[in-house]
Amino acid sequence: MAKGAGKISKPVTEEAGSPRRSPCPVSCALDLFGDRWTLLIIRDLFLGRSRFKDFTASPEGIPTNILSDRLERLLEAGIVQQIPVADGSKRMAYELTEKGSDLRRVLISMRNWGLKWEPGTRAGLDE
Amino acid sequence: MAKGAGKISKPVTEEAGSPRRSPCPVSCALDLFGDRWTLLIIRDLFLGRSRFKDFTASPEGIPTNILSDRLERLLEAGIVQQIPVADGSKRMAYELTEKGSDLRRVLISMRNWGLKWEPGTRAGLDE
DNA sequence: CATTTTACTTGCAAATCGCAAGTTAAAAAA
DNA sequence: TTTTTTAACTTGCGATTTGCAAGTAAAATG
Repeated sequence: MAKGAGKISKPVTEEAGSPRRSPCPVSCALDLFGDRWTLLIIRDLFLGRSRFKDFTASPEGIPTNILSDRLERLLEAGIVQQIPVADGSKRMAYELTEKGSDLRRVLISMRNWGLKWEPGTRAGLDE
Repeated sequence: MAKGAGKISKPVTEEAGSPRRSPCPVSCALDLFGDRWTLLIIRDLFLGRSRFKDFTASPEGIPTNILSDRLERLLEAGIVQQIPVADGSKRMAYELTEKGSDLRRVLISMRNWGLKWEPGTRAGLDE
């Protein structure tokens, strides 16, 4: 794992099965993507970006160690998966799993809220 | 401001008007509540909790210094406001503004996602 | 007035962040 | 095939943030 990148935070228990703060689906979701960067990676995936470099090119400028850590975490959570960029290539592209694609509603509601309440914001993601 | 609690993170510029990483409504929203605790406070507000002590009583166990910091930040963002708990009382209750109430869709989509994909989670928030 | 409750603040060690630089393997070019 | 470039990370490290525990002061209660 990427050193110096760190987890989002430490859940209460570390044993397999329940590293959760509570059984609340919201807190559980936040344990997975409750930080400033993870949903931006997922946004980028919805926008068609798929390579490590694509994510670093986004305007928010995610540091590469954070990106490494978050991608690893998303893979572990089954929200993204990897496939070869071309047939037989060793280079991998990231893409959303069904679990990840199901975050569309979350992204869209956040986008809509931001567009309504934060002046000067502009959308990139379509319905 | 609560010392030792800290901001969620430092945006690029600190001058009034644009402490944003990008004009993306999602990244802008994450600048306001992209952390592990803020949306849990908002969830609690939707659930009818309104006092400092109520928030600390939630099962996730938010530390009081973090709670202070997040409430201050939410007030500053116009997502929550304060009113006296009783007429003439000095004690204040927190409640969602219209801007805050508009986060209902975000909370609900996160809840639905969690319920669908994270086994063992249970809902508390109604539609 | 004494006690309890509420709403915080403070201190501090540990964890995380984010910048900059370094590394390595794969791909492309020559 | 050798060289060059690009992609995808990793590492180091200072600064910031987190979270636990303890302390405090004002308000409410008895």
